[in-house]
Amino acid sequence: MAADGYDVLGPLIRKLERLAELNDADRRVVAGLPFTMEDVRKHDYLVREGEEAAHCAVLITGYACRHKTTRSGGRQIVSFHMSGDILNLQQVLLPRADHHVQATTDATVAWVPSPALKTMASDRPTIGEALWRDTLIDASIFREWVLNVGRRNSTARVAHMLCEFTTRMEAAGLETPQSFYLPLSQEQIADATGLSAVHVNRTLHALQAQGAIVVQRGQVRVVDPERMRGIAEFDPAYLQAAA
Amino acid sequence: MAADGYDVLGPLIRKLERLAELNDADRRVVAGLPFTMEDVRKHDYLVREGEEAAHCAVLITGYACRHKTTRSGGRQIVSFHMSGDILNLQQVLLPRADHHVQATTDATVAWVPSPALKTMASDRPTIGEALWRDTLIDASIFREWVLNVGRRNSTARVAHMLCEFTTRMEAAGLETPQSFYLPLSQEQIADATGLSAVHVNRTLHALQAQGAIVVQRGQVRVVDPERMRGIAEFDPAYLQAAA
DNA sequence: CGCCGACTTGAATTCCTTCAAGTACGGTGG
DNA sequence: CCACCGTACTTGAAGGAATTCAAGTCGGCG
Repeated sequence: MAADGYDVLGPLIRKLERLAELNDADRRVVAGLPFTMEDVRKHDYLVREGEEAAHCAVLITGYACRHKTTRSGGRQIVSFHMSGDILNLQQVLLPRADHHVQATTDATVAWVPSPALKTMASDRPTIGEALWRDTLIDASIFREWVLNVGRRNSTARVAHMLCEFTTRMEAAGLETPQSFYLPLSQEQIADATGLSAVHVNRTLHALQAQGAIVVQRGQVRVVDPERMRGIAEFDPAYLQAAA
Repeated sequence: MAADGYDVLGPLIRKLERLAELNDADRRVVAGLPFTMEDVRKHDYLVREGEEAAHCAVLITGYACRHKTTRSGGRQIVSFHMSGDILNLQQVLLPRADHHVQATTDATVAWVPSPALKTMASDRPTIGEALWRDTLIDASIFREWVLNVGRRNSTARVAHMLCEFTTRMEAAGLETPQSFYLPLSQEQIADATGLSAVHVNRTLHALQAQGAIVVQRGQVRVVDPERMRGIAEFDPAYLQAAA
């Protein structure tokens, strides 16, 4: 609350700018949202399934994921998130969380009261449209994940997931797409692709053998994005250039 | 256009009533939407991937699905739809379809111009909220599908898909949950669960052997919903009681 | 220096796919 | 009314992709 919203909520404002044409008044309203900051550590939970949260978490720095589990202990990551993403936007209108939200790296989060977001969405139609569009793109990404997990073999599946991740990082202005280490462990990749960690390891080495990535000290670096997209059959249209 | 909106768009009105508290004025606006009717046959396409559609399809009778394909020919159904569902709501804000929409039975559809829906959403905040909530529930269902396809074995996976389908039919007021034949072919079940049609056949017979369903003339009938929910680990919370 | 978490590698096993060859049924036309 | 045909379902057998189990290795951190 002490910090200036323009500084701290900058990533959120930039994200909304990619989703709709904000004017100065819109930006002012976003920057004026009430919020409290929290630093979290890698693996910390931000939301737990079944929880009724009165606040939405805006990711400022670091990375996070949403995941669900089966009773038998299977874990499935359903999305990754980065700077500017609202991690539990659905809780503006749906009281109970249907999944967990967890930091995958050390991260900082701005907690915004859900009613403030809801009011903003109806008072400023452009922002409301941006939030609805964000939800629609979210849904589009989930559909692609259903296809990815349901119908692609392990190589294409892992490659596709990595292509999406790098494309979204680029869209969020986080890194140049060339040659950077992904903030993902092999276990996280496994949980996101519905594979076992052991098989992800083998698959990553297969991708390395094809010259698409380099695995070094367990870290993954994409060295030939074009080749990766070929292996993955990756077409970024579903991201709507704004995710 | 000739028909009365209260009659023809009734399923849409009832669906929106489950998503938000409409008043008479809201209902009047929905019933007054411009639309044209179309009868389609089983397997007909309503929207194709990549298309820029200026109209949204509201399903009045029959069933439909949305699906995506890989270049190698794999087909993945990402959702099933029934009376009252808007099949391509995302096209109000996202111009290009990221997937196909196809009738899975003979069906009747009301085509509503997207701008009319968009205007209605901003003019009538309650309706706008209902549509946003519908999108959020849609996304919640997709997340469950990612988990289903990614982490459950064939038996639980098929059972879960059938539980969801029957629960949604019930919510839409289409049938009593007890003992009715599902309007799904084994190939459709396969495409929705990421399995092969052959294995779906075997899985259905396994579910029959456990007394959960009856397969007769290739048609599936759920005879023990409670047992099905147990096998599927089905918890309807993610449907938010309104899908 | 030793421990811990994450990655690596091999071998056996399992679940599901693919291929192939049927069967049953509803619709169509003679 | 019946023969034909196509579609969807059924069943068996062989093969393959990914899992599981088990035993390492590597590097960072206290």
